[in-house]
Amino acid sequence: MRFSKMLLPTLKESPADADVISQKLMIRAGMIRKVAAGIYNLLPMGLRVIRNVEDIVRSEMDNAGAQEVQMPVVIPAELWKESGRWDEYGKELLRVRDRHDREFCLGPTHEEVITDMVRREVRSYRELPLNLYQIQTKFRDEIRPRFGLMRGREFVMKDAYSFHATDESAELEYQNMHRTYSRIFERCSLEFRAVEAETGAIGGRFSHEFMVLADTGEDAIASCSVCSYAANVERAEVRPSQPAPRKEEPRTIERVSTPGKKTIEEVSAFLKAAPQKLIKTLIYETDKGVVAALVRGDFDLNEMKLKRALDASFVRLADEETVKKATGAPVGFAGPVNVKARVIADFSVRDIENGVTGANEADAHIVNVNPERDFSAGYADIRNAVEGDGCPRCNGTLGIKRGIEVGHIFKLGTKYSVSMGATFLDEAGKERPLIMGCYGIGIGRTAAASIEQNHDDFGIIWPKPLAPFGCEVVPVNVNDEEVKKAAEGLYDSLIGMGIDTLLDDRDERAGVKFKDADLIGIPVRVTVGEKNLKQGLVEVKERRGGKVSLVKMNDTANAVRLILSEKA
RNA sequence: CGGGGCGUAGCGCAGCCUGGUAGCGCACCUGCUUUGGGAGCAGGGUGUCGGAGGUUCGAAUCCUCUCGCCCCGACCA
Repeated sequence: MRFSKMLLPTLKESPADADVISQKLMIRAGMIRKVAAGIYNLLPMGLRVIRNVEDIVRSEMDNAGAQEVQMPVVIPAELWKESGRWDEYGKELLRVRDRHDREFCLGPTHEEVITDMVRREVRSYRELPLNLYQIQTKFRDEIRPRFGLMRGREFVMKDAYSFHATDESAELEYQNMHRTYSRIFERCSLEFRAVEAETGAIGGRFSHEFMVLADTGEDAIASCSVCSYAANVERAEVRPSQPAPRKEEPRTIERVSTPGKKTIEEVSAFLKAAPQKLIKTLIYETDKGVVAALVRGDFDLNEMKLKRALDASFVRLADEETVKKATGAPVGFAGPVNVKARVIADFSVRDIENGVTGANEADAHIVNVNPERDFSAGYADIRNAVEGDGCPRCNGTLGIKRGIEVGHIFKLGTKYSVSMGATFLDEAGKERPLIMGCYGIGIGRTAAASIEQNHDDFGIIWPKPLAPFGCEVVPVNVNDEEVKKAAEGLYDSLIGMGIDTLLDDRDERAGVKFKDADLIGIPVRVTVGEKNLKQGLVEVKERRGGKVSLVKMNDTANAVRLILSEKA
C-alpha cells in the first residue's frame, strides 16, 4: 500500500474528548473516527488490525472444533419474550419497530437466536455436542459509552454457543474453550490472566473472564502471589483471619453525642478513632427480610457476597423509612446493638475490640463495643478483597491489579433451553433440555487492549500478529530519483515475499514521515536515504526496542522477513 | 437517571463577565527557499459562533427553550 493513496489521516493533536491512551492513539493514527457517542467508523488502518484479531480468533475457534455461522443483527421480539429477557434486559436493549409496527431489537447478544436455530434442527444426542460461533456486530445502548472501542455501544464480538447432552460434555467444552482463549490471547501477544468471575445478567453457574492487565482497565482483579488463584474483586474470596488474642481490656460500653456525623470519615475524625475501629452498619432489604450487614470501617461491603451468604434472590440498600423502622434513627446512625434486624457480619468485624458503631439514635454513636459481648451476629465473607488479603486457596497474599475484560466464558446450563423448549432425545429416547455454554470475545476491545499494553510516548508499538502492516518503507526524499527508485524496488520485493508493506511515498520532510511511522507503530521501518544508499545500504529499524542496523540493499527483504519471524 | 461542564474554521482553543468589523495555533491551498526527527518566508479564510425563539438600533456575547457531546456516580461484556 502506498501512503499517498491510503486514507490515513494522522493527527498531531488528540481530540479533547479522548481519555484513554488507546483511544487517543487510534484516533491520531487514523484508525477510527467517531460517528456518534459510542459508535465509530473504522478507517482502513483500523480495519486491518481488527481483521488480524478476527483471523486469529477464527483460526483458533475452527481448530477447537467450532463452526462459524452468522446470525442477524435485527431480532424479532418474540424470541426475547420467550426467554423472558425482553422484560428483564432493560434499556440497554435497543428496541425498534418495523413498518408493520412489529417489535424487534438490535442484538446485544445471541442466546435466543442460536437456541432457536438449534432447537429447530437438532433432535438427537447423536448430533451433539455442537459449538457454533459468529463474529458479528452487536449493539448495547450503554448508559455511558466511553474509552473508544473499549466501551462502545456498537461493537464487534465473537460469540460462541455450545450444546451438550451431558454435564460432562459441557464441562469438557468449557475446558476446551478455556485453552482456546488462552491460545488466542497468547497469539495476540497480550499479557493476560484468566480469572473467576461473576456471571451477571446472562445467567449461569460460574464463569471465567480473560483480563488483559492494564492500569486503565475498568475491572479490578485479585490474584495470589503464590498460587494460580485469580478472580474479579467482585468475586474474590478473602481468607478469614485467624482469631487474634485480645490486645485490649474490654471497656464499658458508652454512648457519645456525634451531632451530624454520619460517614465513617466524619465519625472517625470527630472521635479520633481509626476507621479500623469502626463497625460500618448497612441496612439491607432482602427477600429474607431486613438485614443489618456489618463490615470494618475501612472495608467495602460486597453485595454479591452478601446475597450469596444470605442465599437471597435480591438484596437492596434499604430506603430511609426502612432504616428508621429497623434502627429508630435516621440514616447514618445504625449499629448492631439492639437493632431490629437479622445481623450478619464480615469476618473482619470479629476482631474489633472496643469498637465504635451507631447508637440507633439520631446524632449518637456508642464506643467500646465488643462483638459477642454486646451483640451477636452470623459471620461470613461479605466484603471486597483488598491488597494484602489472604489467598483463599493457599497461604499467599492477594494483590490487586487492573484489567480489561477481553473474553468471558460461561456455563449456561439449561436456562435458555428450558425457557425456549430446546430439547433432544437421549439414548433412552427421553426428551431432555440441551445443556449450553457461552463464550465471548470483544474484538475491538482486544485491539484497544493491545495498544494499552504496547505503546510509548511516540505512538503505538504493534505486536507483529496484530500489526496493520509488517513493514514500512520510508524514502527520505522522493524527489531524489535514486532514493525513490531504491525504495520502490524494496517495496516490490517485500510485497513479492508476501510481506504486507506500506510505502511512505509522500513528498514530505523526513521528520514528518518518521513521526508518523512511530505513531502508527508498524514493527519494522526501512529508511532509504541518500548517504547510505551511495554505499548500497539502507537502515532497518525495529519499532519495539528501537534497534537500528545498516543492511545491504539486496539483503534487506530477507532481513525484514527474519525480524518479522521473531516473536512479539 | 443524579451531579458538573462544553458546543466558535478540519483539529486544539481564545473572545462571552462589561452587546458594536469573528480571532489565535496547527492543518489546508499558491509561490520561493529548505530536505534524516512534526521547516522558513510571503500570500490565501475555508465559519448558518450547535439549533429555535426572545430582549435590543445592534447578539457569539444577555434571557428562554431545545439538540448534541464530555466528565464524575449508579449500571454493564
